[in-house]
Amino acid sequence: MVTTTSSAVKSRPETERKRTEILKAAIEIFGAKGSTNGTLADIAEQVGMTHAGVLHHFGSKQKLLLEVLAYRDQSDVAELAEQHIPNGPALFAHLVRTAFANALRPGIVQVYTVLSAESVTDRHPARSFFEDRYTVLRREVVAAFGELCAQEGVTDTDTIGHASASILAVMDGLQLQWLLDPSAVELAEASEFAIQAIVNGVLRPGPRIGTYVAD
Amino acid sequence: MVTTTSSAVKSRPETERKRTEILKAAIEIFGAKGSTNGTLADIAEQVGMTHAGVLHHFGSKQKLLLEVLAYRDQSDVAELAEQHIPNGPALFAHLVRTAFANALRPGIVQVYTVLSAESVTDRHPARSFFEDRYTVLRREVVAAFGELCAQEGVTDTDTIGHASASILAVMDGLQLQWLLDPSAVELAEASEFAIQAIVNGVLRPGPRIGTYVAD
DNA sequence: ATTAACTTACTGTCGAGAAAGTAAGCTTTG
DNA sequence: CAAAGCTTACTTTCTCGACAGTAAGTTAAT
Repeated sequence: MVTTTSSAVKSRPETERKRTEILKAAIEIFGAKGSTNGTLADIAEQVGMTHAGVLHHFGSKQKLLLEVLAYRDQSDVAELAEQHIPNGPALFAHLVRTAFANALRPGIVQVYTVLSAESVTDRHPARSFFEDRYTVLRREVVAAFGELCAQEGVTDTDTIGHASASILAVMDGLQLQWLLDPSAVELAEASEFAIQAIVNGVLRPGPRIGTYVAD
Repeated sequence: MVTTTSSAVKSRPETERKRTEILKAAIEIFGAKGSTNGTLADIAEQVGMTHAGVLHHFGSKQKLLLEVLAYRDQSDVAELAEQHIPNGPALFAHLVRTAFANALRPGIVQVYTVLSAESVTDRHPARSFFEDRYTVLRREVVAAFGELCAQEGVTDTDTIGHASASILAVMDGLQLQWLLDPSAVELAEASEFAIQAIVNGVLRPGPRIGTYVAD
């Protein structure tokens, strides 16, 4: 019943290589044009075949799209020894490192940004992918905060929830601004600052905003 | 030679009303399907005419799209007395209020989220709209920080830059997560927390992240 | 000789925009 | 004030171009 994500019974190694080549091309095209505007023919052209050839490998555009997303995620943790995002407070450091890595690969950042936003539209094929993704990521950040807060004697589950979502949110939001104008935003440094500020906001809550307003 | 953005020499008041009706329908459709997938026919149907009727009013799909964005922005400050975003530290309070307002209008939030991300793609008609928008908003937030920091005796222009981008970023990022799963994220409360944390991060910088990591 | 990896050729669908027509309203002039 | 002439607000209909997916044939490796 497993839908053979990849590398299952693919006899020819040449085939597997071609598939990855197509996936990489798809990342580029979907990144440049979005999944709606990027066409199978665009992708096919980049790997030197016809759009029917691409369909031969992936069955449909939708299946290709989902494989692209899975591939991207997997390549995200590929360099890590454990093949999985770190647990505990080290996660925050990992997120910062990710931001630094992302500043060097605008292509991948762009697919992700474009597709995640596209996915909120009606019945988008990648919708549940992103829903699940954020659910999982938030849970991991919440867990990291759990450990950290135990160390520091803070227990405000509401705040932890807000902070967890916020950390993922700043990273995404900064990516958008950076893609629009890379010279205006320092993706890595700004992410680092924001993550730090949010973590500190949980551990050592400061004054409310109104405090600073004159009137 | 001026392309009469709106309400210029539009003799008939009925006409102006129909235009706004179309704009509102377009917000709904573009929000639900994105600007690429939402069709003129969809929009036309919602106001009871044909797609050609819509073109009669707006000339092309692209022009309609740009007018939708302008309309949305203008309606954002419509309630404010001065018809402009507040200056100085009051801006932070305004942003929090905006987040609370947004939690009640998912439709508008969705158009904005979908279109802003779509706009980073090649030669998207709304690209410069969003580029300009973020440039302006960042400048306003930087200015607000300027005043605030003068009060509190902080002067780190780099940090201020990062914080300004980050505040806009969290707001956007939280919207995305909230659109994907409204029950998982408290848009308003999380935004308030994050903005607060970032402002405090500028005024009272805390320890770096590494501090908390065990190893 | 069979299967994988394609290609070519075709189908169906859909969407933007142009063209041309129509019905109603305004405006000008005597 | 009324008819001619013009403008606005559409509709119907058509064209043109994309694009996803399918089917059937071709080549080459095992």
